[in-house]
Amino acid sequence: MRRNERTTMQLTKHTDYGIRILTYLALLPPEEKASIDIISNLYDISRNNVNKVVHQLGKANVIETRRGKGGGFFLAKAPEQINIGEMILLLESTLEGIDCKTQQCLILPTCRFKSILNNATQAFINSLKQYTLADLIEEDRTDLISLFKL
Amino acid sequence: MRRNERTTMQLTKHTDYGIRILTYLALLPPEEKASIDIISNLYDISRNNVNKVVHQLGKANVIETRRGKGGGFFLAKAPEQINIGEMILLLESTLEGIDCKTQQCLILPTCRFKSILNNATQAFINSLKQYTLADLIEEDRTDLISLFKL
DNA sequence: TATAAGATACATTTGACATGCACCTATAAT
DNA sequence: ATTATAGGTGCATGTCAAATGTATCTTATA
Repeated sequence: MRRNERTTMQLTKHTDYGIRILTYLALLPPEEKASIDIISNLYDISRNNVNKVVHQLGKANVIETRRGKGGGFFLAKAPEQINIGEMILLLESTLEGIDCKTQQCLILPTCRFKSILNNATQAFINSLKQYTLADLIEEDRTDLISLFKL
Repeated sequence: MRRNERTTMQLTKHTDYGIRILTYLALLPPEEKASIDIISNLYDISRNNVNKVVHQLGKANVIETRRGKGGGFFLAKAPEQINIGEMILLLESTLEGIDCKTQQCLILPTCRFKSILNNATQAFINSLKQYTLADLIEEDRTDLISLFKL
């Protein structure tokens, strides 16, 4: 087991997993379904973590999930309709660059840093909003299909 | 003692402290010096944490530090010359939005997400680079001076 | 030479994220 | 109907970088 090197200003693994799962689903042949176990093995992510992501994407209607035997899940819309910036907003629990509430700060009433930071975060999101899931797969379609053994 | 609510995609407290310390120094009358103890009390930050930030800013020649009795520190250049984006780059240990090395990822060779994310991080930094330390203080100069009891 | 200020080193605590484990519920195939 | 299989749900535990604590060293000046 490798070390966990999570740091601040980094997306959570949950978000990372989400993008990877969507990438797989974007290449899945039409009418086919993926399952939590398949993806868990494919990417070597614990079943539980895949479960959480799939559940969240399902509730947000990004994917369609089916319970029971023969069930599974698949994209609920075309890759071109799935925006990366919006997926990050969905999957990431917080994008607030600084927490001014927990420990009260002396200069809070006159602080301009917070708004400057919010501008920067918005620029971050706007940059991601330029891309859709289709952009993640279009150039290496065949390579990816082969990696996924599809 | 309050809870620590650090999350991902959030600047470290170290960086937060750095910006706050610079804000104070920007309002300090010319020829005067600040000390670690004064700032530690003012913002209610442990002496050790202030120490770390001051040391780092000193090594980077953003502030000038003086040891010994009657010592202290002060800005090494005008607030207009101190860029916020550069300070974030200096203080924040990493701005890498995702770690693709620790746990090797199946689709790494053909992954476009990393570069899309790097673009977004660059947009974040570019946004911050529009501002200098002077922008943080200019509008509320008198209020801040009064809060700092200068 | 005593005092005050930053520099340096290392130990300990904390808490969000990450992961593990068990069981529940729904659905299709038999 | 029954069984197998798929996702849904809840809670317990582990992990590790950040945050904080404690102590001592070094430098400079009054």
